[in-house]
Amino acid sequence: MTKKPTKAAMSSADRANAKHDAPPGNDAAPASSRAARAAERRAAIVEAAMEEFIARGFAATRLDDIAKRAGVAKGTIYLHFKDKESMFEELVRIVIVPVVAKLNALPPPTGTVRELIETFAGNFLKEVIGTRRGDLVRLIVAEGPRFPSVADFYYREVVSRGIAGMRGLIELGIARGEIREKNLARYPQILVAPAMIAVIWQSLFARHAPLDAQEMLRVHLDLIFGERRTT
Amino acid sequence: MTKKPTKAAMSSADRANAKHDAPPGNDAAPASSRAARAAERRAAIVEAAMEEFIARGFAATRLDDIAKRAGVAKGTIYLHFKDKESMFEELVRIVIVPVVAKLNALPPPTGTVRELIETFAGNFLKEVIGTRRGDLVRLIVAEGPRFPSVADFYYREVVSRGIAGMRGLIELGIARGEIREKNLARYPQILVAPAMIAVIWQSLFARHAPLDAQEMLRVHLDLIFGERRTT
Amino acid sequence: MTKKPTKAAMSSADRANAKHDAPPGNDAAPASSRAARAAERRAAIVEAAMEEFIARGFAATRLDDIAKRAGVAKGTIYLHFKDKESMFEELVRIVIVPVVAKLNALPPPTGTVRELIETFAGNFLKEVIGTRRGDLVRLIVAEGPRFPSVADFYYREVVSRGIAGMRGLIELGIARGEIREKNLARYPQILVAPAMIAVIWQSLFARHAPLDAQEMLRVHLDLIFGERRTT
Amino acid sequence: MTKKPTKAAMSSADRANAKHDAPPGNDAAPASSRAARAAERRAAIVEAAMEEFIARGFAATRLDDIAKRAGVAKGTIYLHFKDKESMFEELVRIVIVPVVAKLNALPPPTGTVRELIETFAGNFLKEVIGTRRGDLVRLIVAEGPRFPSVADFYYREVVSRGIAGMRGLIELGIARGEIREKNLARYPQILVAPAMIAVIWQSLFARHAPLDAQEMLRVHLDLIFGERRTT
DNA sequence: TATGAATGAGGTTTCATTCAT
DNA sequence: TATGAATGAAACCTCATTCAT
Repeated sequence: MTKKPTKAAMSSADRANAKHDAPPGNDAAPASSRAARAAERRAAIVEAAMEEFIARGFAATRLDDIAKRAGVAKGTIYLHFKDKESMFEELVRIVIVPVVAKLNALPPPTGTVRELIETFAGNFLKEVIGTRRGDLVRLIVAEGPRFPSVADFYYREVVSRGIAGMRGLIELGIARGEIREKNLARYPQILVAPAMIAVIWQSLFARHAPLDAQEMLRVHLDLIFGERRTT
Repeated sequence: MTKKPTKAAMSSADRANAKHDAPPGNDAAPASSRAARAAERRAAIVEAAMEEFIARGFAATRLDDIAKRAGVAKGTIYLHFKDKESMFEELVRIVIVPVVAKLNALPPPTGTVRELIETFAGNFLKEVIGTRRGDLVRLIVAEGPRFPSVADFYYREVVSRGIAGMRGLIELGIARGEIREKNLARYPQILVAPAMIAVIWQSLFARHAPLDAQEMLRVHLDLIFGERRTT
Repeated sequence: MTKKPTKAAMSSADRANAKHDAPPGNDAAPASSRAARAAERRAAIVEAAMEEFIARGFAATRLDDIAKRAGVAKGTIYLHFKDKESMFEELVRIVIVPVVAKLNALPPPTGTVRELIETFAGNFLKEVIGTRRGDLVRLIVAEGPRFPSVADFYYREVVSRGIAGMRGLIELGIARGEIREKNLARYPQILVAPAMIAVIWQSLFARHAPLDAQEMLRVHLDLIFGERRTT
Repeated sequence: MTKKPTKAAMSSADRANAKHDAPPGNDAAPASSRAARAAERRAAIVEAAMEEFIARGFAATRLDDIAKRAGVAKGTIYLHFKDKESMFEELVRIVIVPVVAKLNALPPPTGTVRELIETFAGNFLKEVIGTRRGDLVRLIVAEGPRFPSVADFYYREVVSRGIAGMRGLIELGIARGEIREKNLARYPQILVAPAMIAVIWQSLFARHAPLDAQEMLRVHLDLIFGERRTT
């Protein structure tokens, strides 16, 4: 009803240099300690919010629960985020950015394309499928239509890069003769599809029928590269 | 604001017995009109609820909006459904059951396995990808974890049958020499994965990068069956 | 799910003479049958409403439940009563009037005053305490403040008459030397108080500590008339 | 319309620690004012709820009205009580506990039994009959059957103790020769009955026929103890 | 900066009453 | 006359957001 701008929303970056210098007298290192504590709190909120949003979805998540889980008061959340909606949006960014960063820090592309992709799949298996990170993917699928900015961000930062990267690998594989199906480069989604399905399957159907994602991905690669010799 | 019948929503089954007594000439009394109107209303509610749940997800959907869209009063919804939650659960059943029924009315399996699967993919393309039915799939992915009964139902009625059916086709393809990769029968998910990805892609990223699902599926089948001759 | 009329609720008695008479022409006694049916229905509604109002109080009673219990449709209630409120008010009248009528049909006042009062107490014990009629008293105590017309009616028809009657008996007792405490005639409530308490006790505390109302009333009369010889 | 603090409702116990820190001199910060305000609010809610429940009964009372009367927002009620039902149950406890406490702080039993009982009756007259406390008794009679926990509590804390206390006094009276009717000790309800009737009479029939409760109780005691000399 | 009590709009659900059949 | 589907006002309760401390 009353609309008051609430400058509390500043990102931690903003926040960092927003420190006001201490009361006269004794203030040895508390400045950094202050900032550190704030960053910790923010991290706790982000972590807690992730858990809750994943468990319940955006609309059904209560800030009260996030606060409780993060060990802060409800009001504190508003010192870090403008409101629930932008918290969700920032959240996705905050969690995804380091993933993208890691992807960009490519390992030097040595070995065969199959080996490269197998390595990649291995990481994906370990760090995404069946983990909270995987659930985040499902969360984005779930909330994307209501949060275009989230879908935009996710497409721009993750999907389009992932597709481009895969396309590059596929073209390399084709050039080297490892991959026969030339049209695959036009639809790198095909390469990724089983991995995505595995992510979703773990969230929804794991208890009905557990899925050996690793083995499935291997079969999929055999399909693309032809039968392999060893593992 | 009030009254906006929207009888468009009725499933064809509902529709069948919702008709007055068809025989032309005799139309003295609107005999079954009471029951018919009730069925129409119920169908309108189902249709409206589908739209709203798909557009906003379970928690963010307001019964008020469903009622408005269905052209009924809020209270009317409660004549048909116990509460919001069971409305959602029944909804999924109501919409999915006829789909399953249609799948069970198999077309006589003639021709090559590839042809069979292409036909199937064609239907899927036309009737699921990019349609409200596709959005329902996304909705189930989104809400499944919070509605185990929905996930259970969907697994039992759709997923497990779909997987089984695909496995059968794959085995046939292997037996006939159409499919070389024998392990594929262990993971029919691989066969379906690109189709599922297409469904999700249309919901989330169509406006960022339109996807020619038909062509993608064709490439995927080439990968599995080897290069095709004709279309 | 779909609402199945359930007119099954009618008692078999109702049902028996529920026969509708034949096609036009023959209309022997249907007028009376009509009226009879209506009266029966009304009686069923009154009975059902009593039960429900006693069990739940005015506000918490649902017309739906009354209708169900009476074996009529909800709308039918409105053919007999203007609305819930006046139904309640009329109800009290309907149930109480015959009681008053019976009281007015006094048994010829023979014997000692104590015998008269003992007879009266005996009837009260049998017909009020621990019965639905007793619950009605509690209901009036409960709802009286919100239904002045009910309280008025009850005071006028029952309380004031009862008090007057008791006062007459007390004065007779005093005149005959059966009762020593002359001031008792000024407060006949004292004579009735334990009986009323018994009514309330049965409703509220019977399961905590059963009360032998008969014996209590006897002790009370001993107090007023002096020790008795026999029962 | 908004804001009508009504702090009058606090029980004396609440009030005690609702005060700021009394020790004069040190009053720099309104230290406990947070807690104090909370206690005040709670007391206001309790008071308002009492009024409304008494005026309308449980089912017909609107939380909105309680909030308005207490001068708080609707949501505030839920900071103090789980829901309407448990609010009602707690309410009875909150109001009755101090009464019981006061009863337990017995005045030294000096004088004759009749004097003792007259004193007690006098207090009852002043503090219960015709007061809101009396209305509470009627409310319990009204709602008891639907709130077994309330009836239980009331029986345990008030009725059973009251009965036991009265029985003790009666036995004392019999032992001292003040009371002749020995069976009275078996039904102390008889001793209390006119007082209870007075309570109910005031709620329901005061405007039809005012009742001089004091005089009635005196007559009742005369009946039990024999004619008195003085007042 | 951090808190959490307080707010009140808004959501779900109930139910007295109406009215077309 | 009787029905019961439909209505929609109104009740309870939740929870994002604010703000005094």
